[in-house]
Amino acid sequence: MNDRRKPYPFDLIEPKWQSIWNERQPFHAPNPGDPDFDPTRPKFYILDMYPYPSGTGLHVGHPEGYTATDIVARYKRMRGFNVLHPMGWDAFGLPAEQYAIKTGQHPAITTRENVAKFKSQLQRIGFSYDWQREINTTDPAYFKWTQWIFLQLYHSWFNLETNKAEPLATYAGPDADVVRLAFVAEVPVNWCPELGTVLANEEVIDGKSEVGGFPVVRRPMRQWMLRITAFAERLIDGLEGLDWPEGIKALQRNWIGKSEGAEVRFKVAQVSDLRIVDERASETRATITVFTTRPDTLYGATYMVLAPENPLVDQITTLAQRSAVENYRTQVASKSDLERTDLSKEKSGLFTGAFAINPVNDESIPIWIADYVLMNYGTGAIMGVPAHDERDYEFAQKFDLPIRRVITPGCGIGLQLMNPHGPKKDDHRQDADATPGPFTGEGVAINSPLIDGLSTAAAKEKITAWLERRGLGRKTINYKLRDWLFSRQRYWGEPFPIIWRDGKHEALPESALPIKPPTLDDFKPTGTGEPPLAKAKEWIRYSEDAVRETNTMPQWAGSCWYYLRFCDPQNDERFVGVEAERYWMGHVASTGPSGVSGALRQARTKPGGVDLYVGGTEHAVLHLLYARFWHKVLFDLGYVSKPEPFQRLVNQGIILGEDGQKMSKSRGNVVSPDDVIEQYGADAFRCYEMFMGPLEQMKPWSMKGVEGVSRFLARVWRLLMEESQAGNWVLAAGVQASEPEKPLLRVLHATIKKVTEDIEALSFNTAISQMMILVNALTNAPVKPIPALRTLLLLLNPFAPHLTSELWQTLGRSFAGPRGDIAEKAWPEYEPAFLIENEIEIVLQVNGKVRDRVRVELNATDAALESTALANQRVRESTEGKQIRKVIVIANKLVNVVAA
RNA sequence: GCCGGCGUGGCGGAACUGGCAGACGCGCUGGACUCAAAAUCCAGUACUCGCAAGAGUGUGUGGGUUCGAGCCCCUCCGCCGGUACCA
Repeated sequence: MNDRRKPYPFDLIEPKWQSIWNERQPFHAPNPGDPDFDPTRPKFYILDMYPYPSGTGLHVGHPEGYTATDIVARYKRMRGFNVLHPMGWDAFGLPAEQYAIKTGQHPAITTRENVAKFKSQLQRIGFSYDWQREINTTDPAYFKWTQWIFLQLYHSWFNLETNKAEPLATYAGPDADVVRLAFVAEVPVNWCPELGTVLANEEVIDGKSEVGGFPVVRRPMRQWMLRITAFAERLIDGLEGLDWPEGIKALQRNWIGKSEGAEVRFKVAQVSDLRIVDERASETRATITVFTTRPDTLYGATYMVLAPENPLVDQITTLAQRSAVENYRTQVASKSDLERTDLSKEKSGLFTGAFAINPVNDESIPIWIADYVLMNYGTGAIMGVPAHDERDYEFAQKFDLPIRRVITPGCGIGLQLMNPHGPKKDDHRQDADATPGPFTGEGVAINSPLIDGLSTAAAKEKITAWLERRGLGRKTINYKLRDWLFSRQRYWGEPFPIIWRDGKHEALPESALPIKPPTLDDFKPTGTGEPPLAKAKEWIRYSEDAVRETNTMPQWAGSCWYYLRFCDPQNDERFVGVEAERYWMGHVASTGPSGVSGALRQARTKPGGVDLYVGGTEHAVLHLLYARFWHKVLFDLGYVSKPEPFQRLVNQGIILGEDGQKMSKSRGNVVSPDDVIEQYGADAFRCYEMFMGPLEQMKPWSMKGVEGVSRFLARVWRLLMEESQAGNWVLAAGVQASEPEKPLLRVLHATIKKVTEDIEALSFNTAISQMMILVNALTNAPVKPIPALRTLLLLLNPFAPHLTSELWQTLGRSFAGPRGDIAEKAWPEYEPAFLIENEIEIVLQVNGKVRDRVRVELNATDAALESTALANQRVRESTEGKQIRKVIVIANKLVNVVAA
């Protein structure tokens, strides 16, 4: 038998309890209205980022966050909360489809197999999910509602006046299609030839696809878009009240990329002077609008640049320049995104032959085109201010364009008024005339008649107002955020509930949902940009005169609202029941179970929603931004009760391989949870994942570390159990129904306190350390008092649920006391009185250096402590021949004698 | 470049609110048990000097504030993540 090699019989205990949990469903959370629902308990919604069930199975990174949430879930249940702790599958997406293309196996089959594998792996770890709430995004009963939410977007618009999404019924304009939140647009998109699909901006990294790392090119295509840009401001504002890591908030703010500035209109110089080719242009005097964050530098504009793709280029280019311009535009168009964003490359550009008039001084400045100006930001046109912008400076240097300084570092009048003591020293460190490059900081306007002497802030305001009065410009805000490209040319995704008739799109009625994808044998992308669904000739024919939309939704669609479905997963009347949504996603009850300390109560008064969401950073600008967007739309339309879905977010750190490198197949350093569980058991696996270090930190795996934790659990086992002559595990003789002695009692209650506080703070590694200290103390005690053992088992239960369930049951069979399942017992409370000692050790310092440690009575007076210190032999030696200047006494801590 | 995070023994990491640096675990050393090994238990383990008692040094670098700094402020260096011609 290999039994002897196992430190304790986890291989028998763990399957036993897992099947008990499976049978009795102790972790099922009833909804309001269900017979066994207890409305007196506060709710706690704790969510994991559900996985994409890949063919390779779970790796040790997944269960890190899952274990953390499981500990909190189990702990909260013991504290008397109604805990919603669900799990599901984000199963639409590329890998299953690509596997299908390779093998011919239908993605639905692949998905079913992978889900089964993932589920059994998760169950082997002993997670306390409410499996009755399991969801799968590829299930028609689920994606019916994904499609339904799309219809809500389709039938809504963003009302700028109310700053809200509203049903189209409130829209008074002539053409609803131009305002829908879900709309069709012909735009330059990220086309990935290798994947045969378009991708969202968020899915493109360094010019390559996030999935697979294939090159991505820009290409104009007609696609479904979601108007996320309408929510840009609210998506930024909403971050403020969220308890999220600062880094993730910064990432989202950065991605949305708000910048305040002004649009300025430049007239193109008189056509008659320019011999314009296009007759249409000769009739209208074209204007070019630029966006700038520095309208105060307007006098420094010595040229203008249009993006090569800017349609205005056709109107203004002179005959002489026409072929050269066309040439340049073709050149730029052929470049991949990667080449175009290559920073090290030199600036390129071309003069169009046209001139623009600077509205502040009527100066004629040349209009260029250059690929450093992007069509998809601002207006696709800029004013070139080489004296005060790095890129413009570089461009002007290269093409010998004039550079005019209009800002000087230092304080302007505006600033001086606010700061009567004059400029700070720092403002002088940059001498304007000595600095060779552009000066991009703020300062004082010069050579700018309208604003001379004004500080940057004052100058911006004045010049913008001046432009606005004359209709030459206006204050505006620009965002980097683009509308969300929402269609994909893939098979394995949600079909759109849309048909086309006479070249116009139409929504299908709700009663037609779900729209299931057709059965196909060939899932391959067509390569032309036409979706694979187009191959299903039967399916696409909706009626005599209408065809179905053949694009599918991106993988993010399902995950945009799965946390809502978990609240009410079987509802077939509504995407989530009103009451269920209000309960689980609403306010947290203001009063919780009694006997909770102040810090814990404070945590409970937070606004609600998902109370704790744990997952990786990789979704910072994808899932987490998209889901917030959908949630806000649903909130505006009155379907959900809170404007934000995830109140508190925590990112778990990456687990590295044993070699300190990122885990990867090619490095051969991947650790499989199955192997670890096989060798050490699920409880050891769970505890090790938590003992490695702080949850949010990146940390390397260590099998030796697992062994150490496994030894700890074995010691817990042997506290209660010993091997009989016959080789059976029996209750140990030292286990007795006595009360713990005082020193043990102190450790016990210190442990209750620390473990409780540490779980609340998600500091699981230190909670385990403290339990190790308690176990060491119990091991050294000749008698193991049952009350102390019971408390230990309760504290350890969220971490090692199998082991503690088994030992609890064993104790219950042999001794009087609480019976039944440990998970239903109340979390222990500590007694502050037991923590107090009569005598404590304090430190004696001389000039901040420790010289001795002495035991004194608790709460000894400062005077008593001072005289103790001054009388101390070692303190006297160190102060010999010196004069005592001062004595600092910190009660119950230390005395510091300052001597010189 | 910009934004965010992090630098503590041989290793993973502790240190509440500025008050004993290195908890807990790994590893290592020695011991007990054993014919032997494994397992288990006990003791030691930051560094330098010392037989020892002890002394000195020490939280990436340099400075500052303080009776007292791993923790607060400034400088620099290194690492990780994100982002990048966004006007």
